Amino acid sequence: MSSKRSRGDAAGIATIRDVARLAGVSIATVSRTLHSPALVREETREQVLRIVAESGYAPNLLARSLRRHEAGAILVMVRDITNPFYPEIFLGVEGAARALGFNVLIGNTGDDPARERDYLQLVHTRRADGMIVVTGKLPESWPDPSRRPIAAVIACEPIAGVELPIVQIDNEAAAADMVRHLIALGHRRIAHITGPLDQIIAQQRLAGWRRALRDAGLSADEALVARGDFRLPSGVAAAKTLLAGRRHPTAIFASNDESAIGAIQAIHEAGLSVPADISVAGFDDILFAAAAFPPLTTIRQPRRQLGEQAMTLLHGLLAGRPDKPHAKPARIVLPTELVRRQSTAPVS
Amino acid sequence: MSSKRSRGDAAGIATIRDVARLAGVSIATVSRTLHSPALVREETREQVLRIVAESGYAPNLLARSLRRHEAGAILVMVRDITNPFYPEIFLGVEGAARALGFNVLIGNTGDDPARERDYLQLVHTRRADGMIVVTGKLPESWPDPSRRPIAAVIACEPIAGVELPIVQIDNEAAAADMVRHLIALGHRRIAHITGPLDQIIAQQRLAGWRRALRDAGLSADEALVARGDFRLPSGVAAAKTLLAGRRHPTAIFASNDESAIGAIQAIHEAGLSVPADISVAGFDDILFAAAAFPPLTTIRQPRRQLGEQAMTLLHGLLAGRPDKPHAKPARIVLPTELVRRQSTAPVS
DNA sequence: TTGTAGGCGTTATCAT
DNA sequence: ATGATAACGCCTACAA
Repeated sequence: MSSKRSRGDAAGIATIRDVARLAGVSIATVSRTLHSPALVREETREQVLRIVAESGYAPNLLARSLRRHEAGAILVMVRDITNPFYPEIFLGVEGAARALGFNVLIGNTGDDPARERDYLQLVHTRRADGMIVVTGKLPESWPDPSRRPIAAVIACEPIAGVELPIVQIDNEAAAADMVRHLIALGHRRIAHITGPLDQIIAQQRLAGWRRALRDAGLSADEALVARGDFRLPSGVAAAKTLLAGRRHPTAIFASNDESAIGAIQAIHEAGLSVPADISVAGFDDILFAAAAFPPLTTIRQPRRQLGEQAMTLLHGLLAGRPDKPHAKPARIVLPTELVRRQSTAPVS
Repeated sequence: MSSKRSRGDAAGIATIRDVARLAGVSIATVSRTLHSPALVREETREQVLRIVAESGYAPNLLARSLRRHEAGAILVMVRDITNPFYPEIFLGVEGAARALGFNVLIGNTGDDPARERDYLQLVHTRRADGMIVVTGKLPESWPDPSRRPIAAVIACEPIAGVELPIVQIDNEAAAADMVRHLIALGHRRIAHITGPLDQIIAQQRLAGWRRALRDAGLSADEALVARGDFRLPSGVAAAKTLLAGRRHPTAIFASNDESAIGAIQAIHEAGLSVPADISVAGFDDILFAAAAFPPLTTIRQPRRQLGEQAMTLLHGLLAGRPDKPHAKPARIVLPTELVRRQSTAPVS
């Protein structure tokens, strides 16, 4: 800021220019040495590399990004990072991103439209090249015809009426699997604790419950459906409601692990035992499903792979022709696995 | 790329230049309208703002950052984002960062030196203005005298011999608190399951255990110390070891919640009951501490605030004189809270 | 094999 | 109140 070019002192060497000067070559040669070493004479190259090493030169990625029209970063937009379901998705995204040369920006929206808008803006302002949407909804201001289209991929939570590349599981099939598992154990009164039914995945899991029951010739008694919101307390409340009925269910299939754990708590509080009196099953296989008491039977989602694949898809979007006209967006469905633990048992 | 200036078609308007042209003013005026509206005549301003709105113009933040010598982003370096302890720290960082105009990059190191180095590099390459280190260690290549110093703040996990601003809790005091709680319940044989003892916080919690026992005139019997690594299985193993001794402890203080939950599992498997036979206490108050069976008595860390304060500190570093000579780095210690739940009870 | 120079989109300085 | 214009640091035709 002060003197024109008295840098190179204690502060270390900053720019490609300094390296060029010290190596006695042009800026272009330094750049080439770094990017296309084959084009540079060996002697020159060594000289440049030596200066680079000695000086600790690090390229300014902002300048590079500006020049190259790519931010080198992507954004993951998520509702609530403290929800134990999401971090492993991040892990997958981050691993793939790293391999592809991208950094990952975290966007925690808390379901707040203002924050969703702001994070979307990161792509418009070129701080991110694209985004992975795990919020199950589109920001209000999108799509915006007055702006260029955004590279985006949906992960885990489909969005109604939106055609974007997506990586997900088959929620309905997995839920039906679980219900079949309970039926196979002899259960006939199988309740379901739903998620928030404005979320598609909650609808799908409920549909899976219905389908499996009907396919088995059982009635999908709506009195056995209790609404929840995927959070633990809602599982407690829902289970209490279900237990209050005259003939309580012999099994409860909760739409995710948190509410299943809540249900278990409520059952314990009612002086009943899991699985002796009531079997309980969850969905997701979050870390603590295995640590619950009793360990929870659940559906394992390949979360890490979901994240990896989402990043891969996004990269494809970014690398491909941006205006590929009407190619149908990719849709990847990853397999789930029913994990049998001690919370489900044959009906007694 | 192709034609010189035929943009402004379907793709929408990209640059401040386009806005200037459409508004019939100079680039400088557009910039002023956006940053110092007071300097612009009202008519002009309105005209410019109208074009901005119509065109959906969004400034290129990469260009801005390049010009302003600031990335507008910070990096949070963490060992393992799937560890339920960390996401809430992110939440705090992210909230504060948002308020301060920064974006948050996530750096999951998995304890891998190569990844630590790469993430550190993000600051050198100007993609991040500074970093918050939650890994409990410095990347190998840091500090590097040949490069300019890095703005960094430590959160939660102190690093031996490193003088950087830090936000943390008093681990030793909190651990001692918990042990005193157990002593007050009448326990005399109180075991401790440690964390990995190369981590300072694990050492401090162990020290707190020792101190509280000695202060109470009890012996800190080293046979009651079982090594763990903060993960659940290590809690299982450690508890098994402790139960194998001739006179098993009446209480186990685990150095974090995960290992405490593991200990509870082991106790259950041994046919004993918590807290009737053995009381168990944890540390951290992660989400599932309350959902454990029985709900876990633990030490609550103000994780979100830890994150917020870390970001605040980092911002201070960034905003302040970069070369402030020997000001002693800030050190913030946040209060903890002992949360009594059902896993601890008076000795029987 | 190497150097020159234009430009990426902004911001900020200096004129006008 | 507004307009030229020079950086910011890098990449890449195009020349030499």
